[in-house]
Amino acid sequence: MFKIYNTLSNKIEEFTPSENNKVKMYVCGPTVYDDAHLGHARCYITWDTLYRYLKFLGYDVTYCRNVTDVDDKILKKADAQGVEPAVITDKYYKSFIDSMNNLNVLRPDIEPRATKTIGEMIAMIKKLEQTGFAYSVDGDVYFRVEKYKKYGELSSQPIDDLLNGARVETNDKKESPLDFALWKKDEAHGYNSPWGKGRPGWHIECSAMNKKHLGDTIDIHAGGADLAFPHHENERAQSECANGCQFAKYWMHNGFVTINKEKMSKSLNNFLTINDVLKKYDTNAIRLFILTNHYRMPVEFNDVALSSAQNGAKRLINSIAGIETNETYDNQAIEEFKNAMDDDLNTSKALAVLFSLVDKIKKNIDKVKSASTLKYLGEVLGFDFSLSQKEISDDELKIIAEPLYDEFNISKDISYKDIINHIIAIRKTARDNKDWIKSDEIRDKLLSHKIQLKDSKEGTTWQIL
RNA sequence: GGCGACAUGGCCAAGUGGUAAGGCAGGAGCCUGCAAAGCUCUUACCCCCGGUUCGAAUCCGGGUGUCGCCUCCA
Repeated sequence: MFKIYNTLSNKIEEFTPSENNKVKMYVCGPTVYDDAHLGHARCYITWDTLYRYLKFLGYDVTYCRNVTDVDDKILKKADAQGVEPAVITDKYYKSFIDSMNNLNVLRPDIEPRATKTIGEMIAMIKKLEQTGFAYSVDGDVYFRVEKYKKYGELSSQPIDDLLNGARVETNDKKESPLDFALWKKDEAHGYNSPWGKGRPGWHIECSAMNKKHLGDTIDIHAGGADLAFPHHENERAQSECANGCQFAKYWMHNGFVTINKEKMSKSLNNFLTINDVLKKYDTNAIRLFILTNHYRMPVEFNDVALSSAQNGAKRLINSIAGIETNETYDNQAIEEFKNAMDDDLNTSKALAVLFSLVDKIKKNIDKVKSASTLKYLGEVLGFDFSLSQKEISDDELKIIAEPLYDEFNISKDISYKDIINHIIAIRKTARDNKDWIKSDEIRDKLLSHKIQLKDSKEGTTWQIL
């Protein structure tokens, strides 16, 4: 039985979708105004793992992850560069998708954009205004927080404490400092609405995209822990008041990536972009780094942790190299894997199951079956096993081989496909003659070209590092 | 100030009552002309104090420390 931690109840609960076998899940996607960083990687890898696991369990999942392309920061950047907002959002949306692909994160089933959902947002705000949950002032529209009795329930914030702790707002248009904007007046970049030209508030965007693409009630709503308050709290308030029914059954939140024990974020300017990290470590290393920790715990980034994950990932992935996997599985391992994942996505424990399969492969116990199971389960966790046999294309080989002709004084008669084996043969002659100096020199030279030789009784093979 | 989370070996980390998973690093060995790679074996009384219990890392109380949310943020 799949159990997950529900932020709403602060408890681990059995997961039962509201409609049979169907699961509707929504994850708050990125605001596309800058490159995605490691914190985003953690978030989307976590929910990618949930998505993959739900499918593994046999659920018919509809995964919706929005793109926020209406936002103050986008407009600010666009204005600063003197371009249309769409120029900014297109650029960073592409960058985001690129990063996600590089991280082997599956594409959600639906990726709605806020700019394509404006009509639905306006309809929702109108409904809230009609039912007294919202009021308009001078082109702005605000949500009347104190009218929604469940406010604060999701983030465990007693409403009185929120009021007491509320920072003094300079905005005196609002009835209460807790009220938040559904619509903001904006003559310059606004959309037409019953309240004049303006832009939607951030929270209503997600409410409207949820309603449009998944319906009034969804099963899982997930996102970063920083979104619990106020974003998710507000989203819940709007949706439940506008739709008159429960919004999300399960709320899930992932912990942060920290660096020097501080949350990695744009505002602290202490972030590393995903593509920067990928220059040094591969996608599997990042998966392992993220999945070693439970998704609700903080993860401290540093090079020691990443290179440790890189080494572990290498062993995990390479263990199936050269084995012809099939569809036979180790049912006990699958059972253990499920038990781990069923326990609120205990990926750490699930990884232990994968490593025990690695151990079996190394010890030649049910080798093919173990390798097949490892690949099958590893892919549920989003590992990319295609990296196990670093197949290099002819073009890549040509680039690698090109400088070797001069360096080793090889005749151009030897094709670039054969050149490395040709050099190995030269070295073999040297070795047979016990000319270790020449032999080692060849080995070192090749290594400087990232070609690593492996000597064994069967002969010498090579691989690109 | 309010709310919440966490503290396990050199590093990362699982484990919520019955003699402490897993990964990385380190050590020893095998292999090798020597290496590299690979393989085998190998390292813990769980922040402190008190309590409950036959028995606690695990429950309760009190400390100490770290982090997050309360403002845009994955």
